[in-house]
Amino acid sequence: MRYSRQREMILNALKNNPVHPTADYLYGLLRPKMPALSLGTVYRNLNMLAESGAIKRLRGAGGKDRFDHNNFDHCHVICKNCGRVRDIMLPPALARGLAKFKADAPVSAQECEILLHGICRDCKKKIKETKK
Amino acid sequence: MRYSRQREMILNALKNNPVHPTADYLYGLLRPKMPALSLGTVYRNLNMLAESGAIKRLRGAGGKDRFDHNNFDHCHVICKNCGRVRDIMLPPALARGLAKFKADAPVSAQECEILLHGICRDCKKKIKETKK
DNA sequence: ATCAATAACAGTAATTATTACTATTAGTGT
DNA sequence: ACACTAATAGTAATAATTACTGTTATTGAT
Repeated sequence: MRYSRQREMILNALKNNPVHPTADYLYGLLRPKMPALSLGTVYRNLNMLAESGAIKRLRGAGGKDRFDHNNFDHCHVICKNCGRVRDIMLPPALARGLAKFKADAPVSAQECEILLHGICRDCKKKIKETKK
Repeated sequence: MRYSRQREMILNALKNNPVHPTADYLYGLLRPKMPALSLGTVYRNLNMLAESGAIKRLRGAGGKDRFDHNNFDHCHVICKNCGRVRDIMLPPALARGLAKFKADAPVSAQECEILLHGICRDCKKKIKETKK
């Protein structure tokens, strides 16, 4: 895997974004700075980076794949309504227990993904208000 | 949601299958018994059943959604190579800790999904052998 | 610095999973 | 038995992602 300006830009955009962007979102974000950027390039690079372990792929957030560059041990909360994804920390004791569980699992070289699907507080409020 | 023979067949097929089938797989399985069955019907019913909580949707197993009718508390191991999904139990202590964590999470009405992505033992063997 | 080899690119076409649409069928309460 | 309408079959449409092709840019060696 050799250097490319496009990949650097993509990785930077991912690092500087609090959201967990989709390929399409990153494409839209970078297009103004790099008018010749191609969506296929964004996909290819995100795949390469995820494959190499440099970033994480979050599947299941409303059909689209999302990406996360954070390496610290955390899990994700996904709103079924707005699709927003947020980081959430596991309590240390749980994290330790899970690490042990992972080590004993019948798959090697694995990555553990914990997803909480639900309705976030903002959406819950909105839904209540529209019901009134 | 009123009864339909198609939905009954789909749910039964799901119950009697150790794999975590995709919509397409169930369609292929049921087609011989119900030649008029439509793929759209399979999708619609799986969505309805998942929505109502009767079954679980597993996102992220290689792009395709998979479905699981088991209601007991368990998580999933996905092989990156063959795509197979298996059930795995959490140790009771971990399950308890996780339940508490879930209850405190900033989303309501949530569902927790724990996925371990990795290479299963069968595939690991195969890969080793082809390398020889 | 120049150059050859080729990884990565842009642009576009193709694929694949899933959803939407419409006329018809079948489950359900009266 | 009948009317109401949810659910269906069949097909068309959508949306995310991947594949393909000719061109560009990075890299290691001369």
